[in-house]
Amino acid sequence: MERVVRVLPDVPAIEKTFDYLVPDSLGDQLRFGDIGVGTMVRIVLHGRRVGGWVVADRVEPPAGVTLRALAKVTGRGPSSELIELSHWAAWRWAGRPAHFLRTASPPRSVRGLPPRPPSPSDADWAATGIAPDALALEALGRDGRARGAASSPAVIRLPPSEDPLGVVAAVARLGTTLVVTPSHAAAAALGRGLRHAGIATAVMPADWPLAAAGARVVVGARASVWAPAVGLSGVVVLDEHDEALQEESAPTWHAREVAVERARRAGVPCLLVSPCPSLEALAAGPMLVASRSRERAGWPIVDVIDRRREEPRRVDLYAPRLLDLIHLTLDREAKEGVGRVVCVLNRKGRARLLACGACAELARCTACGAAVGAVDDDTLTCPRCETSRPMLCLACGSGRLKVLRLGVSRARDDLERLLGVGVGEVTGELGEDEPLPGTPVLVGTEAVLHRAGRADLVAFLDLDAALLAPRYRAGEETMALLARAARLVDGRRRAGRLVLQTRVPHHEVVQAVLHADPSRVAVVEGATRAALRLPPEAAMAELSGAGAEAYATCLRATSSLEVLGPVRDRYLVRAGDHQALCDTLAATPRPPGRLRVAVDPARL
DNA sequence: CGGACAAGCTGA
DNA sequence: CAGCTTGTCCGG
Repeated sequence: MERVVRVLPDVPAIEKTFDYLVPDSLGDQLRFGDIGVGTMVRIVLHGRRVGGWVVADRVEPPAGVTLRALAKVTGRGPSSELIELSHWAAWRWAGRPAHFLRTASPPRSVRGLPPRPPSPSDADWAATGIAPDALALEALGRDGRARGAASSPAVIRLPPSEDPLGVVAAVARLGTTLVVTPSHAAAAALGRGLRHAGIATAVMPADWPLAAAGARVVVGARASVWAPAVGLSGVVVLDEHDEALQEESAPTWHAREVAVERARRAGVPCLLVSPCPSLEALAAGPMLVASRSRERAGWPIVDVIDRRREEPRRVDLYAPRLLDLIHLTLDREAKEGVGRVVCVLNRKGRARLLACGACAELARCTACGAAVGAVDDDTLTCPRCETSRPMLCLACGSGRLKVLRLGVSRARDDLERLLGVGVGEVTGELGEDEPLPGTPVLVGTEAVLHRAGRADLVAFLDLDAALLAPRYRAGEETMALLARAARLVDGRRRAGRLVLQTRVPHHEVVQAVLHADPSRVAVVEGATRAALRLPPEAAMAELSGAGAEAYATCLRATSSLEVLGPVRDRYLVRAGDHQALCDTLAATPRPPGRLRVAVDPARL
């Protein structure tokens, strides 16, 4: 009886599996004993050589088909648990299993594994000097199970300036731990810390073989939630609120949700850690919070500059009190030798909104009608369609345009003039490997919060642009931004400051940061979402692309789901929960033509 | 996905 | 009716 394996091709559009013979000889490639569920192979399908994953071993092929032999055995791939998880994720985000299996596969073919590293003993843990975090220990309970319902995650609200190493250590003492962070940089930093302490740590994706061999901790960015883990005994998601944990292109999967499901299937605890837990996390499991004093210590001193009294039409971005605070900080820096001031303004270019000085007409794009901005002193460019034109008023021809809302470049020029010290500009256009300006003061878009390692003062010049952005998650997104800034200034101990210039000083996000109490955002946001039936109160999907109309029509005709739209050629599908939403999406055949289905769209 | 093949359209 | 386009099906 010849051995037959079932293979899922690595072709996004094919969900079907095909059976292949394991040939008598594959040269000096993997031994036959190494072939099994998860092995990556190459197959000839319809005359084409494509990759694939063995999804079942020693199968009975259907009668009446002539089998071909495997063309090649490539190496190790995702385990059977991850193959099953990929099917769940395909259902959950209306995608294909092959998409997730690619993410779960090693970046290069893996023929052999390094030796399994030894497990750390109690003495080894003592020698690391890492104190396991008390909140995490409480969440894990005495038996190492997450608190609350056996299969639900625990949420840990960890103040922004605190190192998550203690939380990771608390879980990793119990066994193999998978840690997911929003960025590679955060994962690399954590990996360094653990390795320095002598804990065998695989930093993904490069250390895929080490993770497969049995590293004690496997850490990486979002994709590492699909990493191999031998004898998994706990999963930790750090900064679970961070939107970088969600894939932007369809399928729009979220590492937090995959982590929760992976832990549930494995029957192991899952900790969702964040200074400002998302409503999704709060809905998923019980939350543990630090003492009031510990949480207050972890957030910086906050100065709220109420700009309501000032002339609303003033273009001036810098309140006198902000300039005073910057001067104070720079003076202290001069004494202590180190330090930095960071100003955040989420508008690129010189000016993002201009009006004619003669007739007051707003400067808009000739092609799409959007408000156009100034990149330099004589060109207007549309941020939506990138059409450019000279800086002239379309209504009266005047060349005298005045700035209603200025951007980072002008903000930098102005601040340098006002302070009389060097001010550098940092936007997303500054390359990853380009150095930061060496000036004591930086002005930048949100990118400056990612790039500046630390600061003594972070000022949000126009917090209202973020707070009042027309997006349903604007409040949570702004809270996340402030938590990031809080990390830069490193809590109350170093007397770091956060300065918020706003015309809505009583906004729950401002109050939450001011009082180091993120619950204030969750309470208000939760009520709003419930009232408007927005996630996590409901499960939603966004349909776009040429096939969206046909698909929406079909959903309206054949399902009981609520289908809203179209608004700008996009439809929204809403259901009471993901079970109903995803079951219906899976059961509804897709029309021909391009169709993007974004389950849990990040922005509405 | 991409090749195979069938059904439909056009021009002589 | 050849020659081409467009659409649907299927792969082991």
